[in-house]
Amino acid sequence: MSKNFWLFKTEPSSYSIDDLKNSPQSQDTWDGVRNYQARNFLRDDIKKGDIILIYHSSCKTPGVVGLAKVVKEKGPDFTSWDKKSSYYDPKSTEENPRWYLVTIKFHKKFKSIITLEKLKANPLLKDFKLLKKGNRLSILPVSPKEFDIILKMVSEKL
DNA sequence: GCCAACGTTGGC
DNA sequence: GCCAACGTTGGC
Repeated sequence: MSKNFWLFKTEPSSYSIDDLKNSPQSQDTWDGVRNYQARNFLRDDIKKGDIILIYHSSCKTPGVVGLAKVVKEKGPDFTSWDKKSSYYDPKSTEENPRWYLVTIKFHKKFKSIITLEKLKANPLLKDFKLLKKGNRLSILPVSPKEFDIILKMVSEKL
């Protein structure tokens, strides 16, 4: 069973890579995903040990900001049961959860952001799902090749 | 704040 | 099962 790579989007104004880093033991649950395709990845495909690219969206400089690792596989997203949460979903129950989450651990923050602009400018990433027009998935698979290319862009900037 | 592109909902 | 209306995402 080989390791897989993923990209997780987050809005840094609500939850940034620093928030992850500053969590107890630098790890946290990735809750609040309310999209079925992303849910299916969380439920079925994302495994312990998989590597996550953390992406900041809806901010001044969108881009990949660092790495994290999956430390715990799927569990029910308990925020869906919390009436006070903005992620509350009355159709999700403890007996039959509709939404899932995984737990990830901070690994590293890049010295500089691999900006969306840079990603777009790299011809090797032409087929990267993140760059496809209208892409709105908050969790998406990254091929080993794409992962290598992006990491190389990091080292070039150090 | 705008708006295109998408996902979801609900009436039929 | 179709599809219009609506809500959300996310770059700009």
